[in-house]
Amino acid sequence: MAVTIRDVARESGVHVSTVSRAFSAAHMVNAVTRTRVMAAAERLGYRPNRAARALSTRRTANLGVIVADIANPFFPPLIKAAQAQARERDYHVFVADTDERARVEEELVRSMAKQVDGALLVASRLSGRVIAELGRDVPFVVVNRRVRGLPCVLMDVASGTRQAVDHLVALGHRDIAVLTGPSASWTAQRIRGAAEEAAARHGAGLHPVGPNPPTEEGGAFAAAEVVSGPATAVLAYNDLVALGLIREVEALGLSVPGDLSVVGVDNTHIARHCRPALTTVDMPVVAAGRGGIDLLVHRVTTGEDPGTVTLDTRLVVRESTAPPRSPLTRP
Amino acid sequence: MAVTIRDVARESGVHVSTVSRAFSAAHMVNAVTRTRVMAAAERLGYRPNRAARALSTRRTANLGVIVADIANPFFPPLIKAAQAQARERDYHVFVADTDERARVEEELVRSMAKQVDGALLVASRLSGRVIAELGRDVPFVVVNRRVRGLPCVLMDVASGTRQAVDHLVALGHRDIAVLTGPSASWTAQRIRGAAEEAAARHGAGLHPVGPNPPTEEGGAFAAAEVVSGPATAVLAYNDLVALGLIREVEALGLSVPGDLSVVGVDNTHIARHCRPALTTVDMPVVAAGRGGIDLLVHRVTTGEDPGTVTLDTRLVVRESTAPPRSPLTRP
DNA sequence: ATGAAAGCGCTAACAC
DNA sequence: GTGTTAGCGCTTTCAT
Repeated sequence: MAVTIRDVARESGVHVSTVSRAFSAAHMVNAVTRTRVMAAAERLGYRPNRAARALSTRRTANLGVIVADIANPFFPPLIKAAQAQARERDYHVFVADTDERARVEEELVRSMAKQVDGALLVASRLSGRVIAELGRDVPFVVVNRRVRGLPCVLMDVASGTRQAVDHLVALGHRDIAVLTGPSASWTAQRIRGAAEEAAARHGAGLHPVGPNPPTEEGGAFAAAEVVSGPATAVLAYNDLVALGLIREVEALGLSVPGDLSVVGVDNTHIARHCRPALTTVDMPVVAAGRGGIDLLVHRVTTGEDPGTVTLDTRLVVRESTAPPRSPLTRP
Repeated sequence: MAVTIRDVARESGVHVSTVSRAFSAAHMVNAVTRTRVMAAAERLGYRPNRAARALSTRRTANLGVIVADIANPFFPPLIKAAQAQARERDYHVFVADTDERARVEEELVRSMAKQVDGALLVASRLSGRVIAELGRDVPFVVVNRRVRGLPCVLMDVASGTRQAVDHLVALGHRDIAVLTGPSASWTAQRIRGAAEEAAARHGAGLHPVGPNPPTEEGGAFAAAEVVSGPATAVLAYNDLVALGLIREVEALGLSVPGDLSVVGVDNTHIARHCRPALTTVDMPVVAAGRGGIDLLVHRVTTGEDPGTVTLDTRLVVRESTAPPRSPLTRP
């Protein structure tokens, strides 16, 4: 049986309420009494039970961070940034992975609800309606998704996407495929929308392929359709998909960027390391993680809606994009 | 104010204890009463408060997973596997990142203590003494570290390390550098120990370099010392370090594996994607995550010590290792 | 400044 | 099968 406040009270010859005050409102207790209490606590190895404290204060000092897939390299830097910022504000962070499944996500939020003061919902796959409903149980901040009535941190992938299309068109591409991501992804919709708009502006053709899972397998799967179409360049939903596509395209005997230019999204560490290094849209994940926690803490401490923050994205050009092979030299 | 068991009791015209039973021991309550209770709960949008339940049952149905660095690609697959297995056993998982800092790790464990039934301590940087002490507050299972008196899941990196040294010697290398990782890392000690032993067996020279942080920066930092020494091959603490070393060695005008062979450890996805693709020791992280949760659940439900599980590792040969340049052709 | 007592939301004997 | 009654460990009035 763990040592409780009661044991400390007995050991130090004061009442439990005094011990409680010594720990949570030090200034309300005589300095020497406090010292005596603390000594007793130390001697006994007492640690406050946060769950019990939460039951009575209705404040856990925990925050939740819910992501679709920890193994997707997009998320870890965001999580780390969130965790660091939360520490700064004296909160602990619990991370949970929904495995890209809306059902799991909903259940996770529900089960987390009473154990955290608020949660960061990153790249949620839930419907806006469900999010709003869950939002009544837990204060949310939503990252990379716009939900009416909830504070949001948005990475404006549209601007980066436009830069990507401009870049491809400038290289001479006239037909661009876009690998659409999960249909429930807000980011996926924004990428596609911005790509369509930018392509139209240049009078270039845009060819949607998908939806496919946001993984290497998803990218590999799309390869056949891409190479059999007219596109000489591809905009992939994310770096993972881009990489899977590249590997499969190479397996089909074509080369990147020689035969096909590929642009990713996220600028994960993979983009720097893979061969060819990936031209990709950089997402400000560290700022998003930090900012998300800031909004969340603001929300849970003041009760106000801190509103929406939008962060810019930009294209990072590396080796996976080049001018299209001229028709004459095509096999 | 959230709706409680009390509201449901009033709404359905039964006593609170009946509502409680309806939720946690359905078979102990009349079917029709139960239906009525459930209907009332549904109508009111009642959700059991897990924290309150935990206070009274002393069981949270949460497990903790504590890792050094979520952004290190070694951890995410392990976390995912653990989370999946825990779900299977009706537990939720809270992940926390210690940022490679022992102080943070200790504090995290302490604060998690009362909110989880047990925790998986992965690649802990704490001293064995502290772990054992904390182990009195929370049931632990320790992954990749041997701690007296605690259940462990060990990935036997020594076997893979031996294979790596054998491989390098077979290629013709006579002098091998080993980039030692964090001195508090059990794995780091095992790698070094096994490498020394294997090198000695072959009569080859082994040259320790470090300790350096287990990151790309750590690897880059070690480059100068490596290239100025006699080694023609390097065994790095992990893939990240290997990659950082390779990049820096290339920046110094040398080539891998032409001028220097490099072996990593972990077989993270980076090893497959980087250029040159990395020869590395594969770690069975998925099995470790799963197995760790199995032991932990066993431990928390039965109270028994499930003992130690050891998993094998093996070398995966890719492109970053080759025979040493013969002295004649050296610049 | 400290003690007494009620209560946070739930479960678990023990009665009936 | 259901109601009664104590707690679980802590905070927070309200007295003193």
